[in-house]
Amino acid sequence: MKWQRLKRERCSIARSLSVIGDRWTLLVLRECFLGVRRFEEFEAGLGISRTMLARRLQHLVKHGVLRRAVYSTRPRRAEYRLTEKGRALYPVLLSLLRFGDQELAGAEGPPLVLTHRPCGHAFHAEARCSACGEEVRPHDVSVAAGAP
Amino acid sequence: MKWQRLKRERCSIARSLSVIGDRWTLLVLRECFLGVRRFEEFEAGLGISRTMLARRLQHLVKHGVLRRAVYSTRPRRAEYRLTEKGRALYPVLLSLLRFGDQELAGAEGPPLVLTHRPCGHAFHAEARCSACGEEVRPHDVSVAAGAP
DNA sequence: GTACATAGTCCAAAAAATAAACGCACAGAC
DNA sequence: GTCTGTGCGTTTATTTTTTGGACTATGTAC
Repeated sequence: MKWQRLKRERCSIARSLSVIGDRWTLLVLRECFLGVRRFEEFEAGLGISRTMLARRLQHLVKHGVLRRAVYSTRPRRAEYRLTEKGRALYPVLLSLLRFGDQELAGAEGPPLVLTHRPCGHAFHAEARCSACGEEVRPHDVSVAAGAP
Repeated sequence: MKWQRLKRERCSIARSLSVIGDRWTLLVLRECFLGVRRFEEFEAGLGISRTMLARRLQHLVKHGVLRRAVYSTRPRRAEYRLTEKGRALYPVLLSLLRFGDQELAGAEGPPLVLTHRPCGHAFHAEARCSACGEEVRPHDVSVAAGAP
């Protein structure tokens, strides 16, 4: 299979994975949401090879998830920042975090605690229905074809 | 880097990715949530190599996301079903679907429409705060270390 | 001139993924 | 009993990806 065929598949999950579905990208984005912007910071935080990091960053820029922002012209230096499109991936990261906290954290408990500043409480993310606000479970969902 | 080191990292996102973070697993799980259970069905639906499929299914069983259920002893036949732990990944799939619908669907619009049967409406999944029920955005969240 | 910093690229070697063939256990037809 | 088909994989040789370390480019500090 050619990995690039995912892009052309008529499935939004497959298309999303064509952007963020390799072994490194979601870790790169985790760093982004934690405030990391610079090449060497990513490298140090991830233990990724420089080659792969450069390639992943280029890929994310190409897909509009990050943008390359020059913050110094002499010497020339650039950093990587999330775009709006990139921030739209936040729910993906939150749901992965939740899964890890719930199912994979040992007896020690979750390594990170998130606080929702508007309400002031520690929280986890829940997948809820945009129409009624209830939490969504697999059995409650029916699937139909969309536009032709 | 050894991919297996993710498992031991004290980050729930990294740990989650050690379970579902390769190129194929989330597509395998998409099929699961659409009702697929048998080896040959997965193979046909994904265009994955048999080698990889066998390895992915074993990996998911080992991590308790799927369980191997024998449905015929003579001849010996097995199928793969989601466990509770596996169903806990539903929000991950829903958020990937949402990202694809929102950011990657062309002019044609979303290929699939989900209906939330309890309320009867077409919907998309939103990441909401478990404490107050509001939608969570990156800027509203502060992060602190959890247990030592 | 020497050392250091940031942001990469290049390339040979190691690791992983693939496709196609093979294995095996059984069923049913003949 | 032997032939053919099916479901679920494993083995093997080949192709692709990833890695790690050196190297480039541009500039500052001493």
